[in-house]
Amino acid sequence: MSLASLPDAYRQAPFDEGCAPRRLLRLFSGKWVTMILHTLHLLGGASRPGALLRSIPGLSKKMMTQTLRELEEMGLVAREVHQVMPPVVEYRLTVLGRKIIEPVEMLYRWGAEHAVVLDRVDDNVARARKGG
Amino acid sequence: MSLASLPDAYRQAPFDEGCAPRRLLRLFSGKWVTMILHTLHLLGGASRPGALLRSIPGLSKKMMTQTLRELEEMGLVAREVHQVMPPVVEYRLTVLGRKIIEPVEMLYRWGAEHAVVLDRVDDNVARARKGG
DNA sequence: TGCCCCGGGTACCAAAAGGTGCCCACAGGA
DNA sequence: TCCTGTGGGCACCTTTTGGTACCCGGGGCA
Repeated sequence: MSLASLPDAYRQAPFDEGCAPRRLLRLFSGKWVTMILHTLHLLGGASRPGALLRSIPGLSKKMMTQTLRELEEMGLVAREVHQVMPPVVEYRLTVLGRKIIEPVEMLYRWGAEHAVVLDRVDDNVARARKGG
Repeated sequence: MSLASLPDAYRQAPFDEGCAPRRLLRLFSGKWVTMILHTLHLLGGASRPGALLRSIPGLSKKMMTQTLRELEEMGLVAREVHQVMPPVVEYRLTVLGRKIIEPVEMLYRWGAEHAVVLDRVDDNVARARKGG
């Protein structure tokens, strides 16, 4: 089968750097990006850094802050500082962030529903490394 | 909102390393993994390395081979060597591979349909870096 | 006064990922 | 004979990524 016989959207779409799907993948490639977006979403769209940190085992303070800064720069997350004493900080998904949540949730849902598939993948790797 | 008020699948699902969604994400985190799976799928489920290489601009021979080896180890792709002269090699998606294609296609489709959203993200980043 | 919480920042380091360049054998065409 | 293309391997280097450890100021608490 050649590329020429495929529908238009397929023929052009994923075949250069800078196309939409590859940009989306790059966005999600950070180790904690989707975790944080997803958790923020689960927690109702907003939450305080402390709560976020405790919700994601393995996430370090540094990586959380760093990832949140990047998400802020992309306009996916907004940082609100409530001027009380002591200062309360809250991160919430922006409108754009709530859009990006869609593919994140798709992925998480698929993953949760097809854990068996992933188990099989891991089994294959384990057997390949042992057996040869 | 607290975690306790959420449905079960959500409360436990993505909150530890090794849960299904995070494993799926790790699988997709390689720069060329989804590109190769997707292209293999578009090309009809199988193709020769040369064709694959030419279909994905920016992909180097080394990275292609390396990624294909990993996919083979995971049992997502099968390598067939036709014993003719010169040897013809073909990679095709396995049954497991055709399962994993599902979330890949979801992502690619969403990306293609929501390019505007990704444009906005890039704009935000550009403006953030300029303005300050 | 010491201690822990909060939210955050920074310096430094280790590991992983990715990319380039060069190598192999074999075959066909000029 | 040289150059092309096929399918692949390996050495090396750079960049990116992620993680640890330590720092700040402020407040509550014993």
